[in-house]
Amino acid sequence: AGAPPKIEPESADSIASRSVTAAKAAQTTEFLQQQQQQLRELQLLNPYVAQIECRLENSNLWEKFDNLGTEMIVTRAGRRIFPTFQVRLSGLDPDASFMLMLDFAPCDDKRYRYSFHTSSWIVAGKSDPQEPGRVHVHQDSPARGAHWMKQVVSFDKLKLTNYNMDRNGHIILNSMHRYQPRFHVVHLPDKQLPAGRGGGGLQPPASGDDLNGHSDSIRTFVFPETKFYAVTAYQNQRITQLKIASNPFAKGFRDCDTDDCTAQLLNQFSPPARLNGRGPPSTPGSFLPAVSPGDFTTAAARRRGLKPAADCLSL
Amino acid sequence: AGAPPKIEPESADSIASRSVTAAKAAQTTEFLQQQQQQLRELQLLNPYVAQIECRLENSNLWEKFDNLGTEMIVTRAGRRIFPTFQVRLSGLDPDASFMLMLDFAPCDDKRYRYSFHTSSWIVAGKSDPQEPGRVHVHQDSPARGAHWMKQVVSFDKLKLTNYNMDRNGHIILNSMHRYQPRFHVVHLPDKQLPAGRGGGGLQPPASGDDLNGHSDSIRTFVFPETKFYAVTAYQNQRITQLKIASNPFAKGFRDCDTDDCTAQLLNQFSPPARLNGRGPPSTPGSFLPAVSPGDFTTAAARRRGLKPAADCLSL
DNA sequence: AATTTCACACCTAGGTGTGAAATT
DNA sequence: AATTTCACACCTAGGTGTGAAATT
Repeated sequence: AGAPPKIEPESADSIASRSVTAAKAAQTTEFLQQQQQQLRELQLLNPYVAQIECRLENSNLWEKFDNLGTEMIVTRAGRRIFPTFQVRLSGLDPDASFMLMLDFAPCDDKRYRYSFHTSSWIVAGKSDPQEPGRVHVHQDSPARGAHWMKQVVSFDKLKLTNYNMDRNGHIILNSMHRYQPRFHVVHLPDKQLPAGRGGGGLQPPASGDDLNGHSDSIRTFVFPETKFYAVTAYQNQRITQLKIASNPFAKGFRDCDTDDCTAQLLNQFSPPARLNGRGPPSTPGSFLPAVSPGDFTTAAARRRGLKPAADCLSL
Repeated sequence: AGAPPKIEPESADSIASRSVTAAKAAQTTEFLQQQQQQLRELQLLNPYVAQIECRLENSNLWEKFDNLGTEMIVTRAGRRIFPTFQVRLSGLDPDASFMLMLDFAPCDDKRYRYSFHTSSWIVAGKSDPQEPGRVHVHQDSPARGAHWMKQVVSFDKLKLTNYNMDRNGHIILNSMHRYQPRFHVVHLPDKQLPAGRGGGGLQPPASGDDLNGHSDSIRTFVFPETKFYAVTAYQNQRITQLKIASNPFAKGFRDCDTDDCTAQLLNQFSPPARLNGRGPPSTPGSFLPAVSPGDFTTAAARRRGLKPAADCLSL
């Protein structure tokens, strides 16, 4: 099993800068085209995975972080990621069985450092040697399509570590390197269906086009807004602020403790108006029914009977 | 699916009284005979379940409670049981797949009340109408034998409720009735192996001899020391004391907070000497694989490096 | 000088029995 | 009079960033 192949080595300029409008739009368009191309290819393949649709939950919050350059803490003991990686699936055969996995591909072969002078990440040389990446198998795997579709699938058990000798099955990453989470849906043929956890939570990486010889039954989803820098301590103070404002477990570090104030804090991290805010959205009812846990700007606002449009008022 | 069949309708006298020596011994013998008979029958059946061995974890603590007449709280929202039902399995085919379940059979068709005058449970009439019992499927099901054997299987997600309309999948019991937990191991044939949670956690009761027509692949284990009275509030004050002394979540109600003191408290609930302490048992290896009640006093004594007779020091 | 480690205060999430009040 | 309900204080278990100290 080799290292996960690199994916879309994106020009480094667009990330750290604050005014990302043009680059972001181009990036988004490019991404959509890639997705459609991928879908066309999939039509020729296993129908069990060709029709799968996958939405990133909480993409609102992910984008707030991505605009600043997301950082994730890695510790020796293992640290969860925030926001949590959560997806909503549809188009699975309810009776077929699937494994769901998450792994982390290096975005490039570079090492980074944070320039406090320019408040941005800059290349600091070649990447450290990369071990083959581990894959995190969702704890419900294997399960039927019906199970995966009935509610949001949350990878909240996943932990990152920088400890190369880790024996807890955590994902091992290099600090000061950049990674792209990848979500894999693997269809299991009925005949040789493994009954579950006999092999433990760890699996060989589903890198490339082979998993027990069933290359046609793997579907991979990549959400560019989930890219992040692995760090042992936060570099960008704005990232720290946004983590504190949005992660319930960091509530103790908030300056204000009311929901009101928290929402205001979060609003400060909304993307520029011209990207997402073109006036207030129609009605509260027009929001997606299932509100993601972490996305509590709108949740908090709704609880207090405010219009969701509050998101757009921010700078 | 009918209600679970009654099991060993035991004479009511032996339970609440403090001096249970004779009755207990008879009960134990009878139980062993039943187990051996059951085992003989199983030799003729599916080899996948015939060789399974199952030990009740924490039987030491279960017996302390059983000696007093175990009570379990039922609430509308659902309450965990304590001690937790945990087993250690061996003899499973590592590569075959199994579902593990727990259900609760009424011990009899009686309603009970607690006589504070005599400090014992007494019959208070016929049982209330019993709905067909629900079955709790362990959250890891289905999984391979290797998974189930690699560590203790704990049913700590299971909750009891007295709310007949419960929609949370909790086990519904009648307060002031007595129940016997039953542990089921179901071998799943490879061919029609379901992939997991598509059907949800709830299943029709595995009562009697049918589960999708595979009556020969179910093995049931019953540990008499896990019988209990369902209650909405504890009746026997000694039960309350033992819960507080042994359940970590009730630590706030302990009079003393040192480990030392807690151990002392627990020792007060050890069974009388004449029941278990007849000198040291021959060898640890001489025990039956499926553990019968009464043999863990020695286990506890062994852990502390004492002779089994040491338990006799308590009142 | 940059990066990593670690004990810590402060949270979330949820499992205890309590004892007064409500219900049967 | 017996049984059930419920808000509550007090725990366990574990997820946060902090900031001083250690390491590279």
